[in-house]
Amino acid sequence: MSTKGKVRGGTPVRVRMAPSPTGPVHVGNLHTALFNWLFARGRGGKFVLRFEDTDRERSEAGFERLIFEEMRWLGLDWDEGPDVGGPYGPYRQSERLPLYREYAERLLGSGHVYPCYCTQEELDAERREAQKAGRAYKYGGRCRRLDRAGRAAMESEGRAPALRFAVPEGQVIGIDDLIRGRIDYPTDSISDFIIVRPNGMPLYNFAVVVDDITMDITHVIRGEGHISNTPVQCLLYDALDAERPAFGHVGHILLPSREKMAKRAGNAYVGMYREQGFLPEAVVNFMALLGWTPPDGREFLSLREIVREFSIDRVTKAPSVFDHDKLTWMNANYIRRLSERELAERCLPFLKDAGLVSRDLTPDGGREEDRPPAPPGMVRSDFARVTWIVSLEQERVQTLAEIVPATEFFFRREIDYEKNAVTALRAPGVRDALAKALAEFEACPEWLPETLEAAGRRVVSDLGLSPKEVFQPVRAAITGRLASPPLFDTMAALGRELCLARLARAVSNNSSEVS
RNA sequence: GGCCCAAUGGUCUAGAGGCCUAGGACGCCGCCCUCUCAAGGCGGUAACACGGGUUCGAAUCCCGUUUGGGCCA
Repeated sequence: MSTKGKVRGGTPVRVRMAPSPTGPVHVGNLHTALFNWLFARGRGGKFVLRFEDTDRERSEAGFERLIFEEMRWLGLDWDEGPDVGGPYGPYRQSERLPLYREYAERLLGSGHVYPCYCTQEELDAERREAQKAGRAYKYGGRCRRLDRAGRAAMESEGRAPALRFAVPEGQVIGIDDLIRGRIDYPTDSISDFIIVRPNGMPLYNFAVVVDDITMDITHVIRGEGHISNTPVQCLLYDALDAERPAFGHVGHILLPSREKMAKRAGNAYVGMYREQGFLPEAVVNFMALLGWTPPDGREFLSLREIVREFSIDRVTKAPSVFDHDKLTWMNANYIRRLSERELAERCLPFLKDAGLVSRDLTPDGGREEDRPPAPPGMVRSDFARVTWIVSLEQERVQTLAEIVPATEFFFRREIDYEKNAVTALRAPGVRDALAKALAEFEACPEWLPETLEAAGRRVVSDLGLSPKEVFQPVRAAITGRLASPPLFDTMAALGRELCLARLARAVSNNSSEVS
């Protein structure tokens, strides 16, 4: 015999994300949050944010704020939640305790639940015995068989009861999973489970069900780890005579080691990606592609497009590994698509944090005299200069954070020389090339990429060297390294004064070391 | 231990019985472009976990095994 329970009909879609604010937000959580959000947005439904904060010791308001922040950063908004309120509040479990009590009493009244007076010790003994006998542990049901008198006796001993659910025997709970299809669970494999502890605290499976019922949640999309909670929850829905929501279980997100991204695992916090200079649109795009593909197989999609294309039946069942390299590649692509201005705006916080530009620098430069002074040791820059510099690195950086080491030499008055750059500057014949280049550049009427290149080419032909033999030492002298954006663009952006000074210094250093 | 879920290259995946000598993407390798580094272009490497069925035909359906994973304790 199979029970289907009541299944939700065509009511408006309501989905939720229900994290515990006990730590930074995890990529796995955000991934399922994203799928819920997409599902809601694609079907004109509501997306609810609610906190499972009954673990008072570990829950912190700071983590709640962090969750808000990360969600907003990714561009995922919510229609109801602890901060914005809504008709189904409160949105924190800690504020919903009376509700759980009310529902527990209802179950007690209907006989679906019975008080269990067994102590921890008694239960442990029972468990050990089952283990010894090689049986699966299931609660023996001693208290289930207790009559009125028996209960009274227990009470008079001063024992506080837990509330235990009387699981029916010989039935099969059938779940039509949105992603996995049919899943059958024999109730005989389910032990009578506790819904409320002796101290009155509701247990997870009970609290979620009460929350989901009272918040009218229609679709529960969550990690596959919850599959085995589902039959237990179905039992509760049925006992409470409530319609079951539709369930959809998404595969877990794994670390490259194939371990589940557990809380506090390295490399798994979303905030980390923001700090490392990943763009939210890249992160969200990448996450959407973990376990889902659009019908046409496109890889670059905006949130808007993903909403349009998303459907739950294209979600894969298997768990997927979070491939940091592919995210990085995708991020680099998104960086390249930015306009120069956008790029500069997004790089600004990183440049400020590194002390390369003034904290007061804003995209609206204003008048010359309004521009903030340079931080100590730096060249004074306005937004236009930042834009110019940063655009030179646009196709060379993979994350925004990389912009700092990549452009440092544009901002610092004094630069460090990389080892291989020093070697290049000391090579034989380099001094002459540099001196000649210095003279040619100095004579340039205009400090533009084209005129500078013409000057550079003149050095090449006059000295009978290859372009590389001239340009690399010049690059080393001016940037302190052997890799940079195209030399003459770099020189133009860096400015006449700094270029000539660095060249002159390279010439004199070289001669003093040679002699 | 019991129950449940999953299984296409190193990774993300396409594939819903013949279109598959298995397609795309990341990574990796090579070539081209080139003042360096990138970007870009071109090419290459590499997979249906295994064993049985079902079928004229199976990556696709069924069963088992194996391997991962989850929940219950």
